[in-house]
Amino acid sequence: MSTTEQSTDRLGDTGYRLTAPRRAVLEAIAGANRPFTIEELSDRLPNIGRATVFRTIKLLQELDIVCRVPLEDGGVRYERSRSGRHHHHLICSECGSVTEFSDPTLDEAIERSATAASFELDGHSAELYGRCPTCQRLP
Amino acid sequence: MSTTEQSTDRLGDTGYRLTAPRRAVLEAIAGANRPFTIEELSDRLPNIGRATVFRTIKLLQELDIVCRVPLEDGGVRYERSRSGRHHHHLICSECGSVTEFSDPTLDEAIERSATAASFELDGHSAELYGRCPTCQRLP
DNA sequence: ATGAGTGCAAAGACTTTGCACTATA
DNA sequence: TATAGTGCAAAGTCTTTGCACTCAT
Repeated sequence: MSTTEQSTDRLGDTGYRLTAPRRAVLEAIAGANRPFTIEELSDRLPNIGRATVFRTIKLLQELDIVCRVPLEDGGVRYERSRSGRHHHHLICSECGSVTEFSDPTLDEAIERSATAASFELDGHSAELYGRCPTCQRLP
Repeated sequence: MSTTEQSTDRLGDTGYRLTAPRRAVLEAIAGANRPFTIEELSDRLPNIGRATVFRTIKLLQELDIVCRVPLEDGGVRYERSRSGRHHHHLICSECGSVTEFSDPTLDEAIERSATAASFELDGHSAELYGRCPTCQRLP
């Protein structure tokens, strides 16, 4: 089953309607080879109202189909989240590429920090900024 | 030496001018007992133009006198950074309090993750969301 | 058929910019 | 006194909302 099919199923299962605009957004997201901005997504879908793109991305975030990628400069991008699995991001400040990674050790360290502060942890985010392997090879 | 004095020195040392508005912003920041929004800061400084508040906060971020605190919902707050030392945040989703903490173990885990991905690390951010000890005691 | 979802345009929230004026160094 | 910094208002961005219409269920 394709990721788009999984996502349409998820929409249906949760009681949301499977509309043409939502399908189009899901397909565009599945076809994106890197995290995107709302503007980029909207430009790729000229027949769909921008408000609908905003509304759909908001919905997909709630369903964990899409996740926010906060950039170092305060900007935001979005990306399809891999089956809702928790992960972190490696963000290249040179080419803008964003790589997901999971690291149980890191998650454990975060949990230990919370416990040490008597903090009841609900969630967390961790973004690593720097240069990706490809950009390191360039001058 | 007070934190405000340290900051004014830092401004002067880097060639920026010590103006009355900048001093006022620094004092307001030093007096804040929790991370603030631009609006809150601006409201506390009615005689200072909002644009100047924005410009000053931007400058103070560059000088590591102030740092951004990204919220779970995408909002942003700012806080005086403790002598530029690297730290993370515990953000209470109930009362909005933000607590700084440092944890070398967490930093090490982050570095290991970067190394494992052949990523050249420049910086990182980690925010933990949940309930602070005080809010846990409430119903 | 019925109410969730849509598109459009308008409104909102937040941030930056242009420019003449002020005040620091 | 030379020029960084300021205040104001205007202009940008980006995002949400109101409302009548459409279409999935």
